[in-house]
Amino acid sequence: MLEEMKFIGEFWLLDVAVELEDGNPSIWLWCKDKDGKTYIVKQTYSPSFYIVSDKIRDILENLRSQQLRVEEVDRKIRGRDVKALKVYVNVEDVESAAKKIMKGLRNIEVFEEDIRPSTKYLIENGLKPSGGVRVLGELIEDGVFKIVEAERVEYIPDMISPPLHVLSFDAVYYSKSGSPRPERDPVIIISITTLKGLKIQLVGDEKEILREFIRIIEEEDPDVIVGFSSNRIHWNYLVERARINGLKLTIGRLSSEPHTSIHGHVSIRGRLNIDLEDMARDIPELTVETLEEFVSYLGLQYSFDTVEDWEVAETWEKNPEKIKRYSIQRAEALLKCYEALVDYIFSLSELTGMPADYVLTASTGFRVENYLMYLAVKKNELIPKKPEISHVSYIGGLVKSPKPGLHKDVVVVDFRSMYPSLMIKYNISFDTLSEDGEYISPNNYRFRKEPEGFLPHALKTLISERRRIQEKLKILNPESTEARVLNARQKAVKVISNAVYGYTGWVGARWYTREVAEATTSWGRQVILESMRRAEELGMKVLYSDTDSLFLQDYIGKLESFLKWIEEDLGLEAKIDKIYKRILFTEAKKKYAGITEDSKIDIVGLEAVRGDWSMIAREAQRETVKTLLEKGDVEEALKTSRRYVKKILDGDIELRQLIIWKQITRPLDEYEATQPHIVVARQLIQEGWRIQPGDKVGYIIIRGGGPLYRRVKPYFKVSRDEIDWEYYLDKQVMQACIRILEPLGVKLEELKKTGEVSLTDFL
DNA sequence: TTTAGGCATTCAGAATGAGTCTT
DNA sequence: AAGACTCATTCTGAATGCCT
Repeated sequence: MLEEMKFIGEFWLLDVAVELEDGNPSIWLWCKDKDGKTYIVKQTYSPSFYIVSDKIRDILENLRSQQLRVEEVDRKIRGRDVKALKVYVNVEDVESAAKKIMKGLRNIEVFEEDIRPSTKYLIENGLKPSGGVRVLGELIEDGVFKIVEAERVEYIPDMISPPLHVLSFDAVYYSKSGSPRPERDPVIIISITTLKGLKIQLVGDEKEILREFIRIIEEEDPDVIVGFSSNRIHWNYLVERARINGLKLTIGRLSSEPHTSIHGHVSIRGRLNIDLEDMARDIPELTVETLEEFVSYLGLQYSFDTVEDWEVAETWEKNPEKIKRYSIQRAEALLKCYEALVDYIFSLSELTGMPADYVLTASTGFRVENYLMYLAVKKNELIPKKPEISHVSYIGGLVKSPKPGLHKDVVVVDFRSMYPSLMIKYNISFDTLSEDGEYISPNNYRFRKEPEGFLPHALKTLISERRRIQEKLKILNPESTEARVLNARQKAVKVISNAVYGYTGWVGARWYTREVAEATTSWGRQVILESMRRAEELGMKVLYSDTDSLFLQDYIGKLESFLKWIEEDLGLEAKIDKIYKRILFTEAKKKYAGITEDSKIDIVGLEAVRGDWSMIAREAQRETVKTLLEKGDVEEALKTSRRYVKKILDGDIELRQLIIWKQITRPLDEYEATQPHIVVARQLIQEGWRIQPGDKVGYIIIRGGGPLYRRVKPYFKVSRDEIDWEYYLDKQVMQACIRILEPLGVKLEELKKTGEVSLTDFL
């Protein structure tokens, strides 16, 4: 049998889809060979689900009598052995098929009918998207695409992606006022660039633009299409405009149109549809999540002639060249971002087993879950459904109040991945949780020592994978492609392993187990408390501590034995994270600023790093902190603050510096309290702008009476003479500055003495 | 389609209370 | 003298975005 199978080749798996062929679901694997040739590997596949019951024999007979294909198999539920029936159904919609079959059966539990067939196919066969596959079967067509009827497909680890053809695009729509609406407003520009160097801008007649766009994509036949907001806006928009113009947006392979798959992700057959906005959204450093911000976050050198949404119509009429330039710049920048990120995206995709475009739209919880599902199948664990319970929150990490003031020579000691380590150390897992467990958490949950739990196993696998990568990295030239790829891979591994603890405490998780999360944090609190005690015993001062970090003073000569104690007595790892020459604490937890030995300034938690404060307040605070930490002199810092106070009094500040950005977090009618940014959002919607949860609204406070929300305007509608300078003085700049100076004994009134300062300077 | 809890902060709006005016 | 009203202050909860 084996000998009869023909070896077709080793490929890189781009995407997977279920397609109906003669009414039967069939798996299509879109693959690339090392030269970039595209293969469609087809394999017949019967989706299945499981039934668990006491009366398994009866059910087996019952189902067989209905001509169903059923197997009796050994599986596990939370570590416990069970007999299960695996029922095959030759349809795409397993859930309704299962429901139909289950009708009339009692006392049964059903598993895995809610998992999409394409996902299940990958998991059961251990195949990873963005990973390698070895294909055995028969080549049945050798045209534009090579089509293979596969008999067997196996995973090959560590395959680096072949050269892919990448195309990026940006589209601009014209709307006289408000956000463009597809039923009304036309496409005016589409800019296209490719990694191969193509650079085209389509302008003029809309129908021609769209026709050309479709033609170019068909002709270029890219493997990857990169866009920004393409899932949320562009694809639907372009499909609709094409329809209105009597066209079909056949930009998918084999002339298919894009279609919305689950939850905001748009699928394009045979290609990866990568929307970098999805990625930007889960980078916490980004506040406004624009392409511009993303580019600069990535450290890329690229400048834009930015045209903001609200000024598109006006600019198009007065200076169309500017918009054209901006659009092509965006398309080019997208390619650069893609190049900077592609290794990470593919690593995350391969690790979690989600296709590269899909993994970006998935939240952390689902990424972890997908990873765990692979392990579950390997360990014969049945994959449970989401629990239908409401969440009860539990106690988390311990935070010790800081000692306020300016301190010298402070070392920060961090536990290395504390929660994962504890989960491994105490075998904390949903399948080891047991009344008679040997490991008893400080809050009295018990976990068995043997056998190794599912989650500890997952974590160990991740950690050893990371070690393996890091070992390999050591012998590589850091500039090499392979090193870059491996580095991205180890980052992805770390992200997933750090999220496992949080996953167990998430109600949306299939393996939600509050006890696991709760026990983990309780052991964490015990560890940090013991460490504080130990540090003090050794003669160090604990200035502050948050969850798994300790800020220690008088550490010279004592740190070594402390770290040794952590390793030997606690069985955990800790490392020196930072050494601060000077560090400032306020009364508040989670806020501080320090200067390291190499004179780098860290600002943590303070207004200067918060996106919901005006730039001017943030800058004033940052500069005050900088002066304070660099010079160690309160008077000097005070002077810096006063400079900013004076700037406000003089009105010597750009309007742009006064914008306050706040996120819309839910549909507007769900808000209970009236707030400035909500008022502005409502106003903008009234004027035809599209504002959805996740969007950020920028406003400026203007003069007038009443509550703040009556004194706000969208930032782009404000003129200088209506600004409420007093607000920016009292509530922004002075608040931000006094936060720093107050712990050092400076009073609020002293900030305002800008006039006298120059006088006393003379004396 | 929300990994977790802990925390500071601002603002709106209700509650409170003192003081003053009206009946 | 009791109640109505005003105004300032205090308290509470909603909302956001940070930290580990």
